[in-house]
Amino acid sequence: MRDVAAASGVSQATVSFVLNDAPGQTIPAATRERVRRAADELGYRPHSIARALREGASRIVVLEAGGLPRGHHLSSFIAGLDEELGAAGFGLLVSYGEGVSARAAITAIEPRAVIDLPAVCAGPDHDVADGGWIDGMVAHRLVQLRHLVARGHRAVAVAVPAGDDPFLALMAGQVRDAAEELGLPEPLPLVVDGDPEKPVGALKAGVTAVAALTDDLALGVLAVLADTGLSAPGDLAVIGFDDTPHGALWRPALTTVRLDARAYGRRTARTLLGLPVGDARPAPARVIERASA
Amino acid sequence: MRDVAAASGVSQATVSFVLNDAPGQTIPAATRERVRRAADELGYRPHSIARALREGASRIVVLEAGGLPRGHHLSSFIAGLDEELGAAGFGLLVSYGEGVSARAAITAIEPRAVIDLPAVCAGPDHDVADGGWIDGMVAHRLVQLRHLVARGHRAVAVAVPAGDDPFLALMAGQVRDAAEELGLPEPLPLVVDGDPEKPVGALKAGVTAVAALTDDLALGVLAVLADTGLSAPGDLAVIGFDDTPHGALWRPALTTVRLDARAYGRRTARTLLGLPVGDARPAPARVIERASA
DNA sequence: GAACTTCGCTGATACGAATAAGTGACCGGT
DNA sequence: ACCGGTCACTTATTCGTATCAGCGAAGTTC
Repeated sequence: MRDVAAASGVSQATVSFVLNDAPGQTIPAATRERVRRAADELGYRPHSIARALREGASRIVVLEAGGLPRGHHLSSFIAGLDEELGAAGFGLLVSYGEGVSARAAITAIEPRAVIDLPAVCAGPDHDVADGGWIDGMVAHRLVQLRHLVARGHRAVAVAVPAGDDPFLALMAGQVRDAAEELGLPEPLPLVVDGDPEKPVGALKAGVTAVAALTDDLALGVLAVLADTGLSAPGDLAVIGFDDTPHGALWRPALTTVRLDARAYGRRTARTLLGLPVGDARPAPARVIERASA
Repeated sequence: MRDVAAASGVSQATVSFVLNDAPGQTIPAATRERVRRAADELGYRPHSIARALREGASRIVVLEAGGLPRGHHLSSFIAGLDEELGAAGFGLLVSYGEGVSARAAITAIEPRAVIDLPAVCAGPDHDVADGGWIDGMVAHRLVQLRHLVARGHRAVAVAVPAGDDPFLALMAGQVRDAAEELGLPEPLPLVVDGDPEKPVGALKAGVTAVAALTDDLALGVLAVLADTGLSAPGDLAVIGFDDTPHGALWRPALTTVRLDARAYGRRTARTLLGLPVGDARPAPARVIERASA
């Protein structure tokens, strides 16, 4: 920056004013031009560490995606964040909770903001904070269940994991809400833990279809079905949620729901940056129809 | 740091000397103790941005894992890096090439070092640089092929992807080397692109088993086999490589090879830090025997 | 024409740490 | 008694940027 100042015949302060479009500064177009050109020719890049020291935080936003299911949903949310943050000159770092040193790195970065996605989703204020996430999620679950209803199913189970993850518990609630809205009987939980008796029991209880909280759980159901000589969709229809790449590799290939979380990502980014939310309208979820339901 | 200095009655410089164990400084134990205690009581944490500005680079190492197959291999390599870097006070950031803003973030960090893993693996000097990676990889492929040989197979194909990724090409070469070492005929490539004719053709050519470059490719082979009414291991034995979680969910469950890349990760970290390599001995690869081979 | 404002800048300072250079007190040797 | 050296520190500077306070000249107002 000092070099740029020398090259354009002004002081370092002026260079800073010009390059940052500092408000409250009156600098004639001619000078601006000179400074910009000099910066360009010298290949000046702001030193982000120095800037972070001065500003008290780096221009980096961290997304904590800890134990979240990875699928199209998360990827497109990230893509949306990426888009808006990138445009605003911010960097995005995604942390999958990979160990001590990752944690050390994040504190070392002094990020401008940390988005704790599991907490946002599980917390009480998420729909306020990001403008309708919850309603969106229930709407997505409606798409999932409607596909089963359209095939004539009414006795539906929800595939849930063995543990009690708060995020997945929230998802289960959304499925229940969606079922109620469709006038279906309350869906039974089907715990996916490798035990082949579980789906057999569900069948005996009259269940004809399973909506899984995530694709991986759906694959777990398909696996235990195969272990008992049963198959989807003949014996039990199975629909996943969130289109992970592996769903397409299974046989029968997994029917699933694909979300467009990009708009939510953009919205989150814009709120974070203090910008008006603008036109970020999420595309509706749609069923990726393959073989399993 | 200024507060710590005031609290312990010394100058800021002395505090820095004590807390960093500066060489060439003679500071009596009593003073050191006072300073340490004051730092502790005040909850002093070094400001990593300021430190990075002073030192010219942050204490963060970035691992670029771009298009690498994700599996146990990559995870344990990361775990190894994590262990050593964390112990040395460094942070580790893993980049999966997620977009523009991720790239922006990485340059904004001014990392101490960037490990470009695909380049390291595909480059000519990788075995020198990390102490035997290549030999290790061929040894791992031997484990994979030996499992097939022990089941009576000799006509083996390699499942390869449709594109031409340099990293996967390298892997294919390692399989060939391993086959040669076992005295097997040169393995035919079996391109995995969803076309069911490919495995049928291989069968006609007398192939009885497939060693896949990665688990995902193995799953692709299982999928097209199922599409033609064939199955593993009866019609064609299939073994994967690198134990991705989804392999266990398939039916027949995927037999695969599990690598311990942790030692390589530790080794890489220590070399990077300029430390002696030490005792990082990689555990041998082992076959995770499930149903498909 | 004196006072005041606006324009177009510059100089200095701060952010928090690391470190080179210096400084007074004390000790040992001659 | 004087010199040199070590000990135990302190002072001052540096990293690159943002921003506050100020300053001379020109223009405006009364």
